[in-house]
Amino acid sequence: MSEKYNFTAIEKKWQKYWDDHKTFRAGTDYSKPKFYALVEFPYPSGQGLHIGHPRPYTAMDIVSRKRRLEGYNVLFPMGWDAFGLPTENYAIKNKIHPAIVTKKNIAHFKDQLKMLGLSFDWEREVDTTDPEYYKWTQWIFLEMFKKGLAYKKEMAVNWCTSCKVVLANEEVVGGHCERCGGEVIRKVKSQWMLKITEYAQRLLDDLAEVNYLDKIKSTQVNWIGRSTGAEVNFGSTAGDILTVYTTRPDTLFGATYMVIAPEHPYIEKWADKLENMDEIKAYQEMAAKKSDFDRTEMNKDKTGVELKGVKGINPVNGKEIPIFISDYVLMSYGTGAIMAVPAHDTRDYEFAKVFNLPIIEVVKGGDVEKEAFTDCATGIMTNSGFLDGLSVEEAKVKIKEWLEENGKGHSKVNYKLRDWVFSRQRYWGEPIPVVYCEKCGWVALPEDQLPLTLPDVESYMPTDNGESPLSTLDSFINTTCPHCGGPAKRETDTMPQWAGSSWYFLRYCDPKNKECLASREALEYWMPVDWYNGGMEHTTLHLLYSRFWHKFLYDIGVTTTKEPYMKRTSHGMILGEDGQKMSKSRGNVINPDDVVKEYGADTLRLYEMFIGDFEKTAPWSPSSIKGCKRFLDRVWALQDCLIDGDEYRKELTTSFHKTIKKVSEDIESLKFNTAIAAMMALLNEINATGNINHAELKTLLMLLNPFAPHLTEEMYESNFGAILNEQPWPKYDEALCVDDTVEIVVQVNGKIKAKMNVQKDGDKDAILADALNDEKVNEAVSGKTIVKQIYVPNKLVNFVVK
RNA sequence: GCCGCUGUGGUGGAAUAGGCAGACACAAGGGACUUAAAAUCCCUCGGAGUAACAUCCGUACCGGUUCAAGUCCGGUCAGCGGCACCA
Repeated sequence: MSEKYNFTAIEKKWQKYWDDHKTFRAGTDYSKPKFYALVEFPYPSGQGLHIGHPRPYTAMDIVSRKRRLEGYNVLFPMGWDAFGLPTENYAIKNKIHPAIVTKKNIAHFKDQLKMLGLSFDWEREVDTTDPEYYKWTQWIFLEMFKKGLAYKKEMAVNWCTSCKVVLANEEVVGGHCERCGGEVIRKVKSQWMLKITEYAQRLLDDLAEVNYLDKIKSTQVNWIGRSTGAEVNFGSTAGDILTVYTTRPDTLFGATYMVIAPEHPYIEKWADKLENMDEIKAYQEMAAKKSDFDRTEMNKDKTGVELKGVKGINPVNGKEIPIFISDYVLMSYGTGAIMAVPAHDTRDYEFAKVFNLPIIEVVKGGDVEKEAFTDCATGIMTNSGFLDGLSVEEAKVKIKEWLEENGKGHSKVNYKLRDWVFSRQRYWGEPIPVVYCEKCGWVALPEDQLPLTLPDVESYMPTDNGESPLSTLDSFINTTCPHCGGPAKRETDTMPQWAGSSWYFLRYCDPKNKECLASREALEYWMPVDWYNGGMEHTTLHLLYSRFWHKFLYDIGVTTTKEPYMKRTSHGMILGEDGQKMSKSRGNVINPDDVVKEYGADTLRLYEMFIGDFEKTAPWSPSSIKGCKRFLDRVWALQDCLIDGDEYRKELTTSFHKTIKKVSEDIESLKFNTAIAAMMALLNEINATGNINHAELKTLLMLLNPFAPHLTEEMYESNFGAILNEQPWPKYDEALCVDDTVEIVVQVNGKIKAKMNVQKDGDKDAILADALNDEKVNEAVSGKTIVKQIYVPNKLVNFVVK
C-alpha cells in the first residue's frame, strides 16, 4: 500500500527539481524545431494573483509541456508589465518609491506562479520598469520619432478627472475611464501622438495572414472602421471650397443643406460675413462643454445653428444650400463637414425634420415621406440628372468619374481609427526621451544617452495643473540640446502603460542583449509567436498596438515577420460562485493560495481546465473542484494495483489509443475539459478491470502530465525510476482507435427500435436482413411497405415505411 | 441601430461532418463500511407514464428542409460582448 497522496510535499519536491535542473530552459540549439507559446504578462498588483490568472497560464503551460515531450524547443516565458497607476497610487499613499513597491509585488507574484508548477523559463524574465528593458522601449519611440510617426500635437484629448491623466480613445469606455471609472472630459493639451493610422490598412489586410479567433478579427476590423466613399468639393458664397466626406456620393443631387462641426475653422474665417455670430458662438461653447460621451449619446435630439450670410454651392447642379453647425458632425472624422441628404440618411432626415428643410428623393424604392431610405442594394436613381435610371452601385462609380473629371472631388477611404495619444502626465512610466530646444524644436536624445532613467522626485502626485510630477524637477528638466548644444528642456510626460507591452515578446527571444533589443539571429529563430493566448479586453488595445509596433519594426529591418503572432486565442473569465464577477465588495473572491493549500496545485490546474469551455466565462464551484481531487486520488491509488505488462491489455487497447488521440487533439483545440473527461472515462474503465499494468500506467501518466505535472512526475519516478519529462509523448495508431465490433442503431421511420452489435465494416445486406429479423423492427414494419432503406456504415439503419 | 456570439437536466457542461441527446463531473436521494462522523465504495438520477417493462414528450419559441435536426434554413424572444450621430 503506497502512502497517501501528499500533494504539498510532492509539489515542493518537483518545483525544486525543475528549478535546479533548469528543466524548462528554452534551448539555443536553433536547428531544432521551435515553438513559442505566449501568455500576457501580468501587471503585478498588490493584491497578488487572482484565481483567473492560472486559467490561461495553465492552458498554455499544457500546450508547452506537450510540445516539449513531442521534441520541440519551446519558449514559454513570463515577465512583468509593471509600470502603471495602481502602483503609483500606492506609492503616493504610503510614501514609498514605486520601484520598491514593484519589486515587492513581483516577488510575491513570482512565488505564486512557481507554486502552480508553470513551466516558464525564468531565466528570460523581463520587467518593463527595468532601465535595461525600457532603454529599448525608448529606443523604439525614437525610431518612430525619426520616421515622423511620433509627433506632438495640440488637441482635444480625453481627460480622466480622477486619475488626472490623458487617456487614449481605446481607454475610454462609455464616457468613463477604463481603469478607475472616473468621468472623462475633453481638454485641449499638447500631446505626443503615434501615427497608428498610417498602418490602418495594413493592420486590416494582414489579418488575412494570421490565425486569430473570428471574434477577435471582427472586433479589430470594427475598431479600424474602414469606409469607402468620396471627398466632394462644395463651393460657397464666401468663395472658399468646403470639402465634405461622404460614403454616398451617388446621392449628391439630393443634398439640401450642409453641416460642419462646431469647431470647424471656417467659422473663424467667415466671421465678418456671418450675421448671427452670437448665436453661433453660444452653440460652439455649449458643444465644447459637453464631453465626447454626451456629444455622441444616441437618440438625442438634433440641435444646430444655421450660418446666416454664407451658403454652400452644390458642385453638381450649382444650387445654393444653407450651412449649419451641429454637434452630430465631428471635427475628428473625415473633413469635419458633411453634405446632408435627408432623403437617404437617417441622421440628416431627423435634422431636416427639426429645421424644416427640404427632402429630395434621389433613390427610388422607399417612402421618403415617412423615413430615410438608406438601402443601397435595391434603389434606382432619380431626380439626379445624368445618374437617373442607374443602380446605386453604378451611380457611385459614375459620379466619382464625374468628380475627378471636373476637379470637384475624388474617391477616398476613411478609418475610424485615430492616432494613439501617447503622453501621460504621470511619474511611473517610461520617460519620453526628447528635449525641446528653442532653436531646434523637438530633438531626440542620442542613443548613447539611453536609457533616460526616471529621476527620484519628492512627490509622485500629479500637479494641479495636470502636468507630470517630473515637471517640478528643475534638475531633470533643464538640459542641453544634443543638436546645437544650447539650453533645452526635457519632455516631462511619460509613456502609457501600453508602451512596454507593445514589444515584450521580442525581448524574450534575447532578454539580456545589451547591443540591441534582440539579436537578429534570435528573432529569426523564435519569431513569430506561434500561439498567443490572452483576454478579449485587449483586442483593441494591446493586441492592436503591438501589431502596429511590430510592423514598424519590420519596416525598419528589426523584425523579420510582418505579424508578431501567428495564432491568437482567448479565455473566459472565472466568476464567483454566485455567477458575478469576483470582487471584494461582493465577498465572492477565491484566493489561489487557499485552494493550493487545501487541494494542491495539480487539482487547481485540473479544475481550472475542467471548469467548462475554455473560451467562455465559468462560475467557480467549491464543490466541483472536489471531483478533480477525487480523480487525482484515484490515479494515485493505481500504484496499489500495478501489475506487469509491457503492452496494453487486449480489452483496453482500443480505449488507450482512442484516449491518446482525443487528449492529443483536444489540447490543440483548447478543449481541455473534454480531454480531462476522456482521461476520467479511461480511468473508470481501468478500475473496472481491478488493476493496471506498467504500459498502461505509463501512458496514463504521460497524458495527464501536462495537466498535473507534479503528481505524474512523482508516480513515474517512484514506479519506473525515470523522469517523465524525458520520455516522448505517447503515440496512437489510427487503426487501433476503432473497435472490432460496432453498435448499429436500427430505426423505423426515424424512431429507434433496436440496437445490434455487428462486425465493423460488415456486409450491408446481411446487416439489413438481420435488422429486419429483430422482433421489434419486424413488428413495426409488418403490414407496411418499405419505401426506402438508409444504411450508414457502422452507425445506423433506417427503414422508411408506409 | 450595426457587427459578433450564446441559449441543452437541479448545476458546470458533452454530442467530429445532419445519424443513439445529456459523455465526464458536481449536487441530491438511497445503500455498504463505521460505535459515529469524515473519507471511500456501490446504486438511482430530464419529464410524463408503468408494479416493472412498453410507450409518449423533451435541446429558448414558431415554422421549414430531410428517411433523420441540439446541429442546416427562415422568423421570433432572451442574454452576453464589441462598436455606436464615423457622414
